[in-house]
Amino acid sequence: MVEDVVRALGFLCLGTRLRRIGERLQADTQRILDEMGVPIQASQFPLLAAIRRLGPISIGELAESVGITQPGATRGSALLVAAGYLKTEQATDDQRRRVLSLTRKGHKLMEMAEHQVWPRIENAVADLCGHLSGPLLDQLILIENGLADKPLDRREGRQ
Amino acid sequence: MVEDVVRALGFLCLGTRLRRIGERLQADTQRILDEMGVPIQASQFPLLAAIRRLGPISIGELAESVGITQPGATRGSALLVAAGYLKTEQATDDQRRRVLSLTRKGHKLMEMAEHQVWPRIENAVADLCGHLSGPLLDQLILIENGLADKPLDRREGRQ
DNA sequence: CATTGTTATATAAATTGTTATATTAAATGA
DNA sequence: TCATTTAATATAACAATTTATATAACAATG
Repeated sequence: MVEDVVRALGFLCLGTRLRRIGERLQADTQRILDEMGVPIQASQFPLLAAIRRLGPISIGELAESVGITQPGATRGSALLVAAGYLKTEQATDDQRRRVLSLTRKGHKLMEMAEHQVWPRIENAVADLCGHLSGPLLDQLILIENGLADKPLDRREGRQ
Repeated sequence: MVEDVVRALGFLCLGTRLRRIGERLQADTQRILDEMGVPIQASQFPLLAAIRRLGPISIGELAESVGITQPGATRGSALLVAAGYLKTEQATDDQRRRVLSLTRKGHKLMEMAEHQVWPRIENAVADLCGHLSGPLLDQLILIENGLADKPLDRREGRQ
């Protein structure tokens, strides 16, 4: 067993470490989605959630609301349009803007997700780190240990 | 200004959010490296740091110590070999293993980094989040706000 | 109203990782 | 000792992002 250098270096590798934990959480979330038969990539859920939450918005606003670049939003939304969850229409007032909105199929998916999938994910994450407090690095150790011990998709929390 | 949906969704988007913050920290760190004339990608620093810390190690051990997959370590170390910071030799006892170690040039870089670059990064990160405690989501808000207010490469901390 | 600059989106290329699989060396066991 | 399994690394294909740049529509100004 080799030392975990990223952990050992503390603040010096905080960026790498946060990314690593985030990727791990997303991978676990993906397994929950797969298991529940949700035909979507975990990385695309924030896009759908943003449009559901904010209503029809442009590519640029979508990028801003989920914190990615505009090309990323263009590509991600194109995939969701191709999959039938989003539709796109030219804005009437400004011919440059393209406005994204949920299709009926997209609405159905989001409604199902909100009732059945999101609570499960939220509970699992809360079970992992909802009770933590104290310095950041200490919490990260507990989160990493917790995930190694029992991944997100095997956590239930209180429903 | 559009709502930050990833932040608003809390635990539900924790994976996405940690990744996003980690990437932001790495990007800021990259600017520090560029500014200080360190000819290295921020993402490759953990590899060099691991070899400096653990001594000559194999590809597989390197992957484990920095938390990436073996193909990722193969690729990353190949780049550092090409850049002249690492060298590789076949293990004498096991012809399958390849052992990585720092070249003289790599040692020099690491020594400079440890004295001049790492303290600056550590201080900047400590300035950003060293004093935080409390629930994770609260700390993340303060970190995001802190970075938006003053990026890592403009933070000095106490030297 | 023609020009110049700005904004919204698209496209291309590069980066950094992943999974799946191939290759070769070592270990094991009848 | 040979056949099989396991281990270490390499390679290929893919995914999700980024930066840089192009294109097209709009806005503003002389």
